[in-house]
Amino acid sequence: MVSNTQDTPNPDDFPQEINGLRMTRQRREVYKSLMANRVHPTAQDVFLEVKDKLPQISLATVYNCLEALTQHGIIRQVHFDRESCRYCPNLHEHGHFHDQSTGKIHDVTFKPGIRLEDVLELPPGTTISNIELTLRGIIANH
Amino acid sequence: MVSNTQDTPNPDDFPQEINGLRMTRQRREVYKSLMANRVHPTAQDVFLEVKDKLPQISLATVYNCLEALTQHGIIRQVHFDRESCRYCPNLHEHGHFHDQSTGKIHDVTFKPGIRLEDVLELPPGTTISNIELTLRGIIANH
DNA sequence: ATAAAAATAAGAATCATTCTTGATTTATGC
DNA sequence: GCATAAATCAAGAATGATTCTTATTTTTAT
Repeated sequence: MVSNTQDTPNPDDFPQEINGLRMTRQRREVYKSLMANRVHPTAQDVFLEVKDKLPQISLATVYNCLEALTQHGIIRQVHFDRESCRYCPNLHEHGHFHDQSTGKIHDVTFKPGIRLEDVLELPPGTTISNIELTLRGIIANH
Repeated sequence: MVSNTQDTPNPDDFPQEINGLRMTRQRREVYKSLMANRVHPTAQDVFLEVKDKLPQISLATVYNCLEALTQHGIIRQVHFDRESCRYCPNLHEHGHFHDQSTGKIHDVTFKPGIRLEDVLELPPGTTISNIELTLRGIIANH
């Protein structure tokens, strides 16, 4: 019998497993929080969000979940200077624009047909496994 | 009389001031260290280097110097995940490739005529003040 | 030369993250 | 279905880069 053996229901029919990673209650809530509010939260932000659903969860567990999700290619880490890591469930190739006047972070995509590898002078034999593009600045009159 | 009022000589006729920032002994040695070995060092690395010249310098002072140099646009900070900040005296628009097999960091330039702003979909009214582009991967047979 | 401002040294404090340990939960072999 | 092994989790301690604080020294301006 294939059933949800965990002691909280799974009303959304969330997958039991993604990319080979078992979706425990904690991982599921962490991932759902990221998917629901796409605000590039920190681990601390996620912790506070998820506590509503799982009041006993610990910050270390949130870190573990985020690490597991990242390792399995389900989410990505984003870094802004030396601030806390932020997390992003958008797996398309994109960069992040940090609006310094609002503090908000916006996904930035490439123009159609552009791949970052095509516009860079890379040494021969280079294999890129990860790209991180971070912009900082302001957006006038919004 | 315009003289070097500091108590160590300045054999290289290093400027007394760059971009409005007074070049004290400490700042001068920190900057010279960055210029001499372009290895994108951490503050700790710089500290160890500069100690040969100024044995009494403190790590906090190295941080202060790096911060002052960065604020005055003389060097740039580079971030790799959540590792220690690294520092780069190359002010041209470029990215950084982190070779995961050697640990080395290489500057990566854009192909001629390419400006990053031109290949991105940016919201109207955007003013970019800072760009950080980090690649990770490996370089075959070197 | 003197007073005010800037920079420095030393070490304490901070804060995000990781690690450790023991307890729970889940999966697997019988 | 039950026992055991494996995986996951909670809690808090430990780590490590960076920042802050304070007193001292150096530099600049008067």
